[in-house]
Amino acid sequence: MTNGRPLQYDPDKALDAAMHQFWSCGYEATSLHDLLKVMGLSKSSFYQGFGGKKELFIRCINRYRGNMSDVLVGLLGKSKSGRMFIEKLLLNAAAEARQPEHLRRGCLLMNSATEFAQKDREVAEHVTAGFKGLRDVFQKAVQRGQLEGEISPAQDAAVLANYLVCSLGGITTVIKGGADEQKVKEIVGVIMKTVA
Amino acid sequence: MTNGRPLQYDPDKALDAAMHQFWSCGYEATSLHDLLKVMGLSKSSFYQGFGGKKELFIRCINRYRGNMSDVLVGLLGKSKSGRMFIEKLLLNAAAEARQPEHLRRGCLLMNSATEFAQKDREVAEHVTAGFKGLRDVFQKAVQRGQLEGEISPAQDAAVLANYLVCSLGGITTVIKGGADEQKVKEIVGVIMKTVA
DNA sequence: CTATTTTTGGACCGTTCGGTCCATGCAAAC
DNA sequence: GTTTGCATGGACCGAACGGTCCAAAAATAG
Repeated sequence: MTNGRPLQYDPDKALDAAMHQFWSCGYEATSLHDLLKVMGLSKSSFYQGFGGKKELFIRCINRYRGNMSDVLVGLLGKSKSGRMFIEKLLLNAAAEARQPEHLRRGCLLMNSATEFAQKDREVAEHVTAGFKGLRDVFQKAVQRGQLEGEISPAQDAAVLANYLVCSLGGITTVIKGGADEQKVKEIVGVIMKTVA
Repeated sequence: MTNGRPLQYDPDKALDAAMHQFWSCGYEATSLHDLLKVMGLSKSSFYQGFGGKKELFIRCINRYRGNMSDVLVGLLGKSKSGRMFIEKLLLNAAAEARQPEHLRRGCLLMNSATEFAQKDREVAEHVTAGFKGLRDVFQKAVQRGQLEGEISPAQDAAVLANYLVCSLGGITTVIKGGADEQKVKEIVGVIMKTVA
């Protein structure tokens, strides 16, 4: 039962490589061949280990949102204030405009929402869960900001958190639409005026 | 020179059908077969009349942004005020959350930005032009709002216009991410507070 | 009716798609 | 060293991909 040849690849590395591939190219535009190449395994290992393209994609989404939550919660913990965390996050998203366009891949969650919302309920549900995770982090940050006195307690933290998710999505979209970093920074300035 | 059999289909209708197909399903997920079906023509007529999938897609994008500009400029002209036009537009986008998910197709321009920004410069340029059109309409609306006294003349109209494009993009994204109409309306409320 | 011009359906192209299957390879357990 | 059990490479699958080509049909101009 516990015999047999051990895995010749690192499933975690492979999954990570697949995630980055989907992140860069999207689901439809990523072929099985592309996946095998970046994951470094053969077709049979792929199906044996990951089930199929769509199953893998869902695992990638879940991995992404796990990573994202961890990183953001960690970052929030290390931030001077809730409000500064929010600004840092938005400016960080804005900085992608500086990258050469093939690196402007945005956010896997938002890309997947755009690609899948209409056409696959199962994927959509995992994506929605990711949005919820993002909103929760923002809400924590807002609440902390309110305790710290940098954000008015009159603001509804949940609404403001939703607004920030929306703003973040908008930022990645306008960057893909060709906005340069200066423009995006100005937009962030406008957003941050309402986070007060 | 002017002889020969006339076209058996309406190129305008066909283009329109293709546009809606791309709008609903995206570029990669739309097959040639899908296009032939909705456009109602045979393969040879298709290639004769439209050149190929990508050429057609670019024509669809350009048609979309032409339509969009016309509609928006017309709507702005008929609006009570610049500010009300902006609010109406955002609320109209928000209303898509009410639709069954297969109808939540968002905006062809923003979808295409997400799908193509990293991978095809030619398409990306047409998309960018579409974003510019959207920004121009918003800027006109803001300037009118400033003349009408509903928006502070201290605001930089160009920056605010970019902010509104961003917000619109964010709205379509969070809807695809599963936000219900109530949430989106609250977000619009936050956005409109800064348009003043 | 004829000549001309263009449309049109469908056969055909090679390639790639996602996915299955099996004979072989290989490592651990006894 | 034999047995056990999973990993592995690659052959193979039918279907669909985007695209080309041509013979036949059809509509106009004269």
